[in-house]
Order: sequence, then structure tokens, then C-alpha cells
Amino acid sequence: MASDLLSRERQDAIRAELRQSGRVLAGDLARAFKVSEDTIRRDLREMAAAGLCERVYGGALALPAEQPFSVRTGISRGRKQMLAAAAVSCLKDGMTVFVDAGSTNLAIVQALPPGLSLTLATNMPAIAVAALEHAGIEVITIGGRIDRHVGAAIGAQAERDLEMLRPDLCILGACGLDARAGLTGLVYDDVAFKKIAAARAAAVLVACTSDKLEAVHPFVIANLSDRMTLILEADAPDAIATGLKDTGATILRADPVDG
Amino acid sequence: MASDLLSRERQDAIRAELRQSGRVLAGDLARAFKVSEDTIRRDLREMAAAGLCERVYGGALALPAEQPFSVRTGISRGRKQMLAAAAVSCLKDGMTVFVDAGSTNLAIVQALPPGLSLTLATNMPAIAVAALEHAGIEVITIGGRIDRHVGAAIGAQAERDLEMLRPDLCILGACGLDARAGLTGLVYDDVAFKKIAAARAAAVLVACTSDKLEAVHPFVIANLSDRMTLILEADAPDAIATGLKDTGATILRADPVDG
DNA sequence: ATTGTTTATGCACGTTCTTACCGATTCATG
DNA sequence: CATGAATCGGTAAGAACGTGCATAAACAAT
Repeated sequence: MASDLLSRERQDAIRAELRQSGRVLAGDLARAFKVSEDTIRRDLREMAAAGLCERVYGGALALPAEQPFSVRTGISRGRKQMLAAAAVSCLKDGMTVFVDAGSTNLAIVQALPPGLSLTLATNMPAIAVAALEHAGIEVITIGGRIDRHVGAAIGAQAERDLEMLRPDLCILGACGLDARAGLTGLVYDDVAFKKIAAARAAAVLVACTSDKLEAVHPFVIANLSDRMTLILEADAPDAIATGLKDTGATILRADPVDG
Repeated sequence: MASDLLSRERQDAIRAELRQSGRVLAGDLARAFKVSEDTIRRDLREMAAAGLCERVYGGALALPAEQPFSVRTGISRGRKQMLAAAAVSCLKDGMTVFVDAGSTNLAIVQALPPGLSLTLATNMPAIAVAALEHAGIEVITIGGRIDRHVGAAIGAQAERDLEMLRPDLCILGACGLDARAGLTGLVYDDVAFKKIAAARAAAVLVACTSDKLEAVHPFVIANLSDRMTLILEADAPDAIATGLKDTGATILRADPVDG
């Protein structure tokens, strides 16, 4: 390994190693980069703080890409459940629906009532697995390279597969939702995919937890329009809701009672 | 098993083992990880405190909730686990592997050791989800209509996706395995897909529970040849094993001991 | 050029973590 | 109830850790 790296380069190299083998040891890295273990520890601490790895005693581990679902799903499962219930009301027998990646969308699919018959396409394996639990659903997967961060297929192959579909409804996973900026996302390839998916559907539905409201991310998925239905949580501020409604989108509130 | 694991990694490995076989013994784990039983006991205590397992005298049990998988997987879980361990020994870092549908193959993917870096393609969403649990694996899905009976994408679109791959190894799910009839299957579309998958790979591996031995189904996937490796259970009759070996295939026996 | 500021690094220190060993206790089983 | 295995709590050694501080390099402003 090279010896004279900038700290940023070193961290990138650590990230690469982490991606490859899933784990790094502080001592090994210090020897490889010919710096003190203190420096490595500082790097690992920073990377952990930035959410790039999990710091453990002795080194660091790559965080399981599954974290978005197992952890995030667990944290706010109750709230997502309510969003899901509201989303289900927009589905009708016989519809063809494309379901984008995201833990909220996974909750929606899990919450589908038995007996509903749909054709459901998705690029996220976990959603496909959940959909297969329901007897009435015809499942179609969009293939391609799975992005660990998103947990779903995105990229050229996935976009090509998408072109076989003209769904009645596209259920998009949101990263940021803002009346002016529209629907925005963090990961470029993911956004590119969502954009195509949204464009091909007759209607678009976004179920959005309150923490995503008024968030603006660097890449634009779509502007809000009357083609869109937004499902907000019961506690979403009225001011924001009316602001969103002014864009022409349909606003649904998740029912606060039960869970 | 690797010897020099971080404590967190060890606990993750225990969790994986717990997910698959449902139970672990303190003594076995101590031997497998080459640490004292005290250390294992401390791990199990912590995991139990964190609600990740149930501590019992002698080891620990998986929580009932941790077994969300299909009925078929559960039936012969222990035996599949042993087949999986043998199959893992055929995989090497950097390989590109296509993994066909099947509960045995799902067990294989779940049993992959942490740190192994592979490119893994599959047509079965549940396998993709399992593969994403492993940090070092690049996952590619084959899209298409999901056959409910098979639990994976088969049909025209899936076969088209397959043409982008030239895997080093194809891990096939078997329905019937017989020295004369070769590898056979019940579902026509599924067989057609498997046939293409097998033809495109440099080598083919089949992990086969004993109940599939000498079974002959209506559709032929492939004849046995020296391109094939067959993994049999420890209790498979020797007569059948030698019969299979005469076709030129490599025969591996799943080790009955250890876990 | 010089001065001050920021950043990266290494070192020293006390602290925390992990582990193995030991003794006392509890448990499963005949 | 007797016995051996499994368990728990405590302890000690050694590794890993974080913090504070000093040094050095990079950079901006004067």
C-alpha cells in the first residue's frame, strides 16, 4: 500500500477495504498506511459518525445494508403501519402497481389486505418476498445490480426492465418532500430510476413520514402535480399540508387512531 | 470457521447460526471460534439481554419471531444446513455465482461465511434478501414474473436477463437426481430456465437432500457430467453415490458432525 | 516574508473493554 | 439426593481506547 496519502484518501481506501471484506482492524490499517493507530482510530471514529461504518472494539465493520429495513422498519413501524393502511385505500382490484424501494413501501405491501388481487412489480427483493406472502398478488421483479444502500435494483438494467411496464400506479419511496422543490433524493442512480418509474405510471403515490417533510435533497425525482397522491402522517403540520395541496396534489392523512 | 474475530463479529455469526439452525451450544461455539466458553456465555448473555435470543442451560435458542420463513425451509432445516456448509467449501473469493431458486440454495446463501466476496446473481427474491445480509457480496437479480410455486422469476424475461451472465458456477436447485435420468424437474418453465442457467455456467453444483435421490420427473434439466459437483447428505446410500460418481460427476458428502 | 489559523499527526496518560481463570452456586439427570 | 456440568460474579492482564497536548505542515491574510 502507498504510504503518503491524504487523510481523505486514506479514509476512502478504508471504505473500499470495508466494502470488500466487511471488516477492518485498526492495527492492520496502521501498519498498511504507516501511520499511528491513533490516526486510524480518528479516521474510524469520523467515518462512524458520518454513518459510513460501524465502530467496534478493535476496528470497524461495514454496516449491513439491511439496516435500512431491520432497524428503520423497527423504529417507526407503528407509524408506517398507519401510512400503509391509508395507502391501501388507494388500491383497487385488478390494478397493476409498481412499488419502489423503501421501508415505508415494504410496510405498505405487508399491510395489503388478503383477497386483494393485484399485479405488483418491484425492484426491491424484500418487497417481492413480502408480496409473495399474499395469495392474490401476481409479482414481477425488476432485475439488475442491487445497490446495497437502497436495497433494490437500480441502474441501466433495471431501467431497461422498467420499460416493459405501464403501471396504473407507482408507489414511490420518498427521501425528501417539499412543496417547491418537489420530490427529491440523495442517491443519483436511485433518483434516475425513480424518475423513470414515476414518468411511466398513470398516477403516483407517495407515503411520507413526517421527518421527510420539507427536506430537500440534491437530486430531483419529480415535481408535485395533480397526478400525485401524498399520504401524510396524522401529526404533519397543517401549514405544510396546505402548502403541498396548493401544488394540485391530492393529500391523504393517515388515521391516527388504532395501530 | 475463522479464528480471529472481533467480539461483535462473533455475535453476528452466532446470530446467523441461530437463525439457521434455531439453537446453539456454548461448547460448540467455543470450539468453533477458539475462545473460552466463558466468552461465549458472555456473548449469549448480552444477546439475550438485547432480546436477540433466548438463553437456556447449555446454549441459546432462536426467538420464535426470528423464523419468519416459509414452511418448506423449516422442515429439514438442520439437514440443509449441513449441505450448505459443504457447498460453501466450493466457493472462492471473487467468483461470480448464479444461485437458482430453492430452499436448499437459500440455506447455502444464509450459510456463507462473512468476509467472502462474491458476485451473486439469483432469480429468487428471498435469496437476494439473504445475500444482502453479507457485506462482501455484490448482488444481481434476474427479473421477471415470479412463479408462486417456485418463488422465483422464470419465463421469457428471466431467460433474457440470464443471457447477460457467464457465471463461474451455477448452483442449481434440484427436484430429482438420478444417475441415468440426470437432473429432472416438475415445472416446465422452471426446467427450461434451469437448463439455460446450467448451460451458461462453467461449472454446476447441486446440493441435494436424500429425498430427491433416484427421483425422476417429467422434464430434463441436464445430464450428469464431469462439469457437475453433487453434494449429498451423509446418510445417502453408498450404492446411489457410486452410481452417480460413475457419470463423471464429483461427489461431496455433507459432514454429519460439527455445525 | 510573516503572522495567525486551521488541520493532521504522534505521543503520553489514565480509562475502558475484552478475555481467561478461579471459586461459589445453580442446574439437569440418574 | 448425589454428581458433574453449566453458570455467575469477581479479578487480573493486556489490548484498545479517548483525551489533552505538542509538533509540523498547509493555508490565508496582512
